[in-house]
Amino acid sequence: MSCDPFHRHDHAACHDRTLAAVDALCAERGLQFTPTRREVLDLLLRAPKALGAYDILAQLAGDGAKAPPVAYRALDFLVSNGFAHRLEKLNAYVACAHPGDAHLPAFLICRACDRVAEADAPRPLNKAAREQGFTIEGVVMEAVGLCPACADAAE
Amino acid sequence: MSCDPFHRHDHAACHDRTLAAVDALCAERGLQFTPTRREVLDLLLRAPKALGAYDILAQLAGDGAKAPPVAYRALDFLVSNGFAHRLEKLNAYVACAHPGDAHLPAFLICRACDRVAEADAPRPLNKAAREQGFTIEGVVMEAVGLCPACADAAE
DNA sequence: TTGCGGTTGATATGATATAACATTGCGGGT
DNA sequence: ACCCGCAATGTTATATCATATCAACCGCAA
Ligand SMILES: [Zn+2]
Ligand SMILES: [Zn+2]
Ligand SMILES: [Zn+2]
Ligand SMILES: [Zn+2]
Repeated sequence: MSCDPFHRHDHAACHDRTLAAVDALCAERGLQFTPTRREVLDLLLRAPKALGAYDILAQLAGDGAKAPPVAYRALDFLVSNGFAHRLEKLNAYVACAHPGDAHLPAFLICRACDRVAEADAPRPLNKAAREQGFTIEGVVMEAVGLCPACADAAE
Repeated sequence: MSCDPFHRHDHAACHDRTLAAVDALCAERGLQFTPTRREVLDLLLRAPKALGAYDILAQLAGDGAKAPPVAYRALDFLVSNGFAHRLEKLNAYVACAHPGDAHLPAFLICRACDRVAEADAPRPLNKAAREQGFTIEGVVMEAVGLCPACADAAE
């Protein structure tokens, strides 16, 4: 069902399904899913790996070169509405695999092929936070390692 | 015992103890704890919050302005030997609270006062990784929120 | 029409990080 | 003493990531 970048699958279906879901969510919520925003999400969905803001900018350049804020603004829209996620470790962005579902995302990042899988994060810091009286508002959880294919290739 | 930045404590003792521990570890392991490296760790230990590379650079400038690689090289030394940690969310660095102990660090970052506490991370993503056949080599785990003092002040 | 809010376009700048190469200082072998 | 190799440092330039600012545009409603 959900997209697993580490294994062969019909990714065109993931692409179409996600874009349709975001279309619907924006309509529901009264958000403007403008052409630029849609194109950026489309690029993220087509890319085999996380894209930096300037990667996106370059690929938008079909329409003539754009300035950095164009990419950052579209990404801000997508991230703040839960349609994409930022990877702090990579300074890069991926499309969300479950837009609309409330979820705390975690990421598995292959250091060899750069593919990224979105996983569901457990709540592991709650205990430490409670002990210190800390109120958690958001969590970054990103694992770096090797995907199955790259681990096989490396052995 | 270990340093808790969210509560008042005799931090000078933390500072001295950590610096001494790192001195000893470097001697044991045949690492060169040079003046620059020591000064950078000292700055990290004294700072109430995580420091960016350029913050450090500026504070080293007592000796005359240095170029960025000076800071980055010292930080690389400290991070790769486990004497400091990099916070991906902040592009900044903190001294390790338990140098020498093997540990998987997690961080609690107060968005109001910018103080950072190091916690012990559980092994969180192992289940998700196993399901996908992913081999984890390193994990970034950083929670953003409010420390007790700032939460009280905000209510 | 006029004003307003949200989006986009464009220029400039700020902040973070690394490449590349020269230089220094120190120990080991000759 | 000399040379060598190696690790650390110094220095310049550049790459990469991100934001401030202001102008222009567009759909909508008072
Ligand atoms: Zn998601
Ligand atoms: Zn891979
Ligand atoms: Zn630590
Ligand atoms: Zn605080």
